[in-house]
Amino acid sequence: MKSGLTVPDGFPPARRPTIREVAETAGVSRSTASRALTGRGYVAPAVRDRVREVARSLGYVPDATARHLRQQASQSIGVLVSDLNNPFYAGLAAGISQQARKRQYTMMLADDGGSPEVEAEAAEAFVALRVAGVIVTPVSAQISTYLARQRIPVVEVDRQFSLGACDAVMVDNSSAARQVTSQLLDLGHRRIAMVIDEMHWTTGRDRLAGYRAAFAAAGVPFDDSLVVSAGWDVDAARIEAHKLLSRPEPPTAVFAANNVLAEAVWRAATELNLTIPDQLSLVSFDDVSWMSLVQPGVTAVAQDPVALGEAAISQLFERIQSPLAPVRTVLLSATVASRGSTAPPPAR
Amino acid sequence: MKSGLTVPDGFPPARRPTIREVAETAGVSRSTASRALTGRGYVAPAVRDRVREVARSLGYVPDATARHLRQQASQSIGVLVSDLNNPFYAGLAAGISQQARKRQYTMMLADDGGSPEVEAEAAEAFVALRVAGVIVTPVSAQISTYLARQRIPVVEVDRQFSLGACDAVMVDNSSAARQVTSQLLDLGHRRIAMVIDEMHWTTGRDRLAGYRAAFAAAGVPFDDSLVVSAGWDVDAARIEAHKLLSRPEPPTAVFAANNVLAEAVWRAATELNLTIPDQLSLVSFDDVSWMSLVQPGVTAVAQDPVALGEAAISQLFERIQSPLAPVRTVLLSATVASRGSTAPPPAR
DNA sequence: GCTCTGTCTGGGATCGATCCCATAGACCGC
DNA sequence: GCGGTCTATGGGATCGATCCCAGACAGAGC
Repeated sequence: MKSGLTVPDGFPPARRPTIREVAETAGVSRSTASRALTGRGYVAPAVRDRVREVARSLGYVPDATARHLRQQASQSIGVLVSDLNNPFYAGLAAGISQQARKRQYTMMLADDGGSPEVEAEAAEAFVALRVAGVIVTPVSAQISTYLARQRIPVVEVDRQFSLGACDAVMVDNSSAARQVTSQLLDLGHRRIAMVIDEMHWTTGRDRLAGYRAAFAAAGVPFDDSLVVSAGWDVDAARIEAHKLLSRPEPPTAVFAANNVLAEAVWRAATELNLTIPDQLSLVSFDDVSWMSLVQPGVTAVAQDPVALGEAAISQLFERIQSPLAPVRTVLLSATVASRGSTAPPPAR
Repeated sequence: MKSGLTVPDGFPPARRPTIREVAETAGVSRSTASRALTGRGYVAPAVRDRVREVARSLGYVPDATARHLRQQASQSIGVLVSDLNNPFYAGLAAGISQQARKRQYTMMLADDGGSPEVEAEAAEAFVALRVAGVIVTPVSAQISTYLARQRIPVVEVDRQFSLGACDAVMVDNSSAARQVTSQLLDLGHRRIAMVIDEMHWTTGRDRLAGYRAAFAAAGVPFDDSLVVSAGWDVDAARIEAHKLLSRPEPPTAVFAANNVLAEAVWRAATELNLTIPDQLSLVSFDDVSWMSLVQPGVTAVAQDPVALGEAAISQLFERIQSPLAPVRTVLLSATVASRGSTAPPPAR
């Protein structure tokens, strides 16, 4: 059980050792000590080893703050997501964290809870900390503009506010949505509702567009009253879904635009004793773990949040390397995980 | 739609403005500019307003790096969890993030994936960044010792490695485990298995102890072969659970020591077509959202990870304020969310 | 008029690490 | 013997913000 932690010999010092103390103890100048520790510039091998040994024995850890101030370049990135309690954002953060670690970067994480004000605060904190770059699931157009003006590289993930102004990484929302909707149409459904949170961001807009495109391609007339805005949290959405499913002429299938909405629809269906898939078919965007736990499993568009996070961070590092390269939007494809939640519509 | 982001007038400057530029533009010295912006020390009101206006118009954001170097105190805390993809840890991070934001602190987040080596790396990064304090779900005893020796306040959450050496915040694992186990015993179960990941950390040890205590209190003999070590990931655990449930004399109830293991048991039961609760009763530690989505819902010990995170951070700030106060272990109580996954054992 | 107090401002040192530059010695070739 | 190259080291400036301290000035009190 070897740990990489260098524990200083003896009792802890009252003050943390600085490079000056390392240098004095080793009998060299600060410059030489710095060269010995960073490995940049000439140092006699014997001196290098002696300095490193002294540093180890003192438990010296260089002050990243001071280093960054001098070098005008930090080794941390800022990450801003909307809700860590949502497995999608948590997975995103997990993927980013993994890759950042591999590149010896640390991650500042903030959760804006969907609020533009909090997002703005976090952005300013990132600027103050002079992070090397920021990855954000934006809730306003301002943030990317602001960070860009501060000359901080930004990558928008999951949704895109600054089209063409900064890099972005997303899944192909439109074609994935079209694909699952087509499956429902092929099964014979005609009254397919879409439960959605918002329609102005790229996520909502494109998923809605894909859904409509499927209707158009199938030559099926489209009923606007079946597109339901259901808000942000599970409870509010559950109530909306409940209303939807209790209509005199209810939908025979529901496409939920994300995992929170899918949960809401699922709960509403349970409340109403609707059996899935016999009385109601359900498909969802976002494949999260409960969808394969329930009976029947929920057919879902599986976008891999970890992969999305990884793609975002590699895009960010490319941007840091070449700030002037043309702006890029990366579209990952999403697969459909087919499970048991769909069936032909009930005969009337 | 007002955003708090101060966007500099005109085109972005080639270099980020410093306090020196703010001072020169406002026609004052750096000292005065600093006083005007921080609000510490004498400044004529007219001057203060002029300086602030100039700072705003230049889009000046003070360099936290430089400030912290000078003040020898940072406004960030380090948070180290085991797996962001696990809703428990994600919730913990969410709670901490919320509270940190309220106190104007930023959060450095790292995910060690359960590895002591990665944990050690992250600890060193936190020291290098001179964070004000660290909250950790530890995977080794070294980390708290190391950070303490570096004079960085630490709070251990969820489990405790450095008993009495540093603050800790946990739920009362033992009595919660005892409580759910007693419920199963009261229903008439005798062959109650416990599926667990490890038994050396406080979490595993105490939950196991609670389980045993319930047997002792009920005067029911205890069968060691029903305590199953099932490893860390869902798949490995599912296989172990499958074996357990396929034994010639299978348990009539299972107590899963955490949400991952509960998921594994649930999946194994599904594979074996065991109906819950008629053929098998299931209870779990950790109440995560899928447990109320499946049919029947899973009875679970509900520890609120967000509350746990909040308690940890307030403990951390108290520690930062009074470094010499006696070490404290905070025990939060956990409630049992009773759902439909338990019933009397099947008649033989 | 002189001191004293309170208001207000600027100069310079400081935090810790890095890095440019000067310098010194060794060694080589001509 | 001398210039040139290479190795190795230390001095001092630097990054950006803060803060101690000295000092200027105004107004009050004697």
